[in-house]
Amino acid sequence: MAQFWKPGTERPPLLDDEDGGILLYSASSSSSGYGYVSIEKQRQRLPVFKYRTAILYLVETHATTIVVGETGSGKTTQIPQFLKEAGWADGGRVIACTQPRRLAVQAVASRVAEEMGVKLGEEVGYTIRFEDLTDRDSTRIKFLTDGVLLREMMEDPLLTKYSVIMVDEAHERSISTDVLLGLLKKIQRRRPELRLIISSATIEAKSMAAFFHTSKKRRGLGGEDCVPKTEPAILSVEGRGFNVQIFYVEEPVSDYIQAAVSTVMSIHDQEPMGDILVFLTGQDDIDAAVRLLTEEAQSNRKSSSGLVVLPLYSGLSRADQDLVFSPIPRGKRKVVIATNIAETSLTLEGVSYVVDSGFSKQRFYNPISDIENLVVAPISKASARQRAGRAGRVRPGKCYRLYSEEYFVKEMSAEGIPEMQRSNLVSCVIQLKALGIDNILGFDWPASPSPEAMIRALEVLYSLGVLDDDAKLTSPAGFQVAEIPLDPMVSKMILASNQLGCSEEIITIAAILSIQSIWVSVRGQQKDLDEAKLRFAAAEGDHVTFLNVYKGFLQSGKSPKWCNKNFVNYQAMRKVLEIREQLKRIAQRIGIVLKSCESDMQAVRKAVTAGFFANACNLEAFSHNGMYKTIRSTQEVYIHPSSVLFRVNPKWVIYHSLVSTDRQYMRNVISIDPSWLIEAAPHFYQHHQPNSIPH
DNA sequence: GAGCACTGC
Repeated sequence: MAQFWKPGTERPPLLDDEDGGILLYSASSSSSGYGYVSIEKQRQRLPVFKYRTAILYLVETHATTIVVGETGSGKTTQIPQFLKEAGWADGGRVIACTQPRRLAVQAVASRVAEEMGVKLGEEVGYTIRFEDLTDRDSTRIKFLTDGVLLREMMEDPLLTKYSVIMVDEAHERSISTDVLLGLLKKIQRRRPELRLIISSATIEAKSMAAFFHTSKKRRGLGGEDCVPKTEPAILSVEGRGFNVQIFYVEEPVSDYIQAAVSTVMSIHDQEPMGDILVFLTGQDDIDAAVRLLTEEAQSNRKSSSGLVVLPLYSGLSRADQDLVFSPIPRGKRKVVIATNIAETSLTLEGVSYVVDSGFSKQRFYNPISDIENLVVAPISKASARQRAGRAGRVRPGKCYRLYSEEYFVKEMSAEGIPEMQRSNLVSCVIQLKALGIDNILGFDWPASPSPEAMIRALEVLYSLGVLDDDAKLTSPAGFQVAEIPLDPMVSKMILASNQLGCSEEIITIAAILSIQSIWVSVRGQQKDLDEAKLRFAAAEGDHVTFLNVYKGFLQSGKSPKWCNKNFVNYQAMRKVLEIREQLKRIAQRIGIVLKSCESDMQAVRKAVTAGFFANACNLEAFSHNGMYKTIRSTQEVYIHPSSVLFRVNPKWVIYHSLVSTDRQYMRNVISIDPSWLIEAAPHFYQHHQPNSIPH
C-alpha cells in the first residue's frame, strides 16, 4: 500500500515582472456564484471580467499580448467579446480565436453566440473541417481550429480579414499551433496593425514572450504613433478552480498499476464521497487496473462493493465512452481509469480525487530510421498540474501522485517536448513550402525541430517529386500535393491514380487510411472479428480489402445493422464518407478526373506504389518465420497479424505504416510487382539498391 | 498470432 504525505498544497502560479517591458496585473480571487443569474451577471462574475480595461489597453498598445489564464478564467469566451465591443470588428474586420480541438471550437462558439443573444453562424460563427458555420458578410467573431486557420493562409497568406487573432491553448504546443505561431510572427512584420493574443499556461509565458519579442524594425506604414510596441505584454488572470491538495508517495513505486489500485482502495475506505479519476498510459494498463479493482471488490466485499469502475480511452466505442458520464446508483462511487484523453479532451465533472501515475504514452520520431514510436514516458510538471486540476472543478479535491515530491521538484521536466520535435515533418514542411517559406532550415520556430528531421522531410518530399533540386515546389505536382489535406505520400498516391484511371478507388483507400480503424474494437471477440474480415479479404492485400468493405457498406445502403453484423465500425464509416466527399471536391478542383478502374486492381496497386515506394519490402529468401527486409535500409520487418496478408507472405510488399513492439510490424500491406518500383521512382531505387530489384 | 496516447486539415 502506497504511503502518502502532504508537504503542503500547490501554490497558485505567480508571475514576476523582473523583465523590462513585461506588464503584470494581479487581483484578488473572485467569489464563485450560486443560484440563477442572468447571462450578463454570469459574465461579470468571471475572473477575466475585471481585466477588461487592461486587456483592451494592452491589445491596443502591443502587437502581441500573452494572456496567462487558468481554467475557468473565462478568457476564451470573454476576450473576443471585449474586442468586439471595443470596435476591433468594425469596418468588416473579423476577430479570430483558434482552438486545438474541434469540439472546443463548437462549444465555445455556441456559448458566445448565446451570451451575445445572436444566432450561431451569423455574427458569431465557427469553422472546423467539414463544417463552416460562418457568414462571409456578417460574421464578426470567428472560432476555428488552428489547422483550419493554417489552411486559410494558403488562400490569403496575410490573413487580411482578421484584425485580432487569438491563439488559445498555445501551451499545448501542437504542431499546428507552433507552425501557426511561427507564421503569425512573420505576418506581424508585414501587418503592424494586426494584433495577436496568445493564451498560454504560466510556465510557457516567458519563452513565448521571448519568441515574439523581436528587435527587428517593422515595415510600418504610418508614423511612429500608430505602430504598437513590439515587446509582448503579459497579463495573468486567475482561474476559478478549487484548491487541490497534493500528496506524494514517500518511496518510488515499482508497479504503478498496483499502486494506483491500492490508492483507489484506500481513498474509497477513508475519504468522503466523490468520484476518482486515475491517469494511466494506455489500454493495456487500464484493462489490467479495471480487472484488479474488480477482483479486489470480489475478495473484499465490504469495502469495495460501492465502486463502479469504468475504463476511458479513445479506442472505446462512443457508447462505452458515454458510460463515464452517466449517473450511477446512489451511494456508489465512480472510478474512471483513463488515458490522457481525460487530461484535456474530455472533462469529467464531479471528480474529487485524482490518482496520477506520472506517465503517459508519447510519440517519438527517429529521423535516421524515419520511424515514429509510441513510448511510455514520464509526464511534465505542466501535465502533472493539469491532471491535479481535474480534481478541483466543482469543489476542493485531492491529488495522489504515485511519485515522490523530490522526483517532482528535481527531476520532472517543466514542460513536455513540443510535438514538433517528436514527429515526422513531411506534412508540415510541404505546407510551409506552399506558403512560400523557401528557407525551411532558417524558419523561426517557437521550438526548432532537429536539422536531421527537417532534412529527412525534405528528402522524402524530393523523392516524391514534389520538391525540385532547388527545394522549390514542383508544378503542378508539388502544388497539388500541398493542396490535399493528407500525408504527402497519400496525396502522391492520389495524383498517380489520375493517370492510372483509378481515382475513385484510391480516394476511398486514402479516406480509410486516414482514420484510426474501420473495424470495431473488440475484447474477447477476436475470432469473430477475424472471421468477419475474411469475408472481405482480398489476395492483393489490405488496401483492396478496404475497397471490398466500402463496397459492401454502400450496397447495404450505408446500414448500421450491416456494420454491426460485419464488425465494421459505423461511426468510422460515416467519417470515411465525409473525408471522401472532401477529397473528391479537392481532387476535382486540382484537375483530377474521377474515374473507376472497376476490377483492375493492378492499377490500384500501382497507384499505392507511386506514393509508398519507399516502404517496399522483400521476403527473405529462406525465411520460415515471415521475415521481410526493407529495400531502403534492409531493416527486419514482419507483417502484422491483423493484416489479411499475414501468413500469406507474398514475395514483395509495400506497407502503409510500421508499429514497433518487440518486432517491427507492417500495418496495412499490399503485394506488388518489384518492377513497378523502378517505374514509380527510378531515381530512388537506382541510387539506393542497383542490384536488388529484378528488371 | 498481436495491439492501437491524443489531436487536426
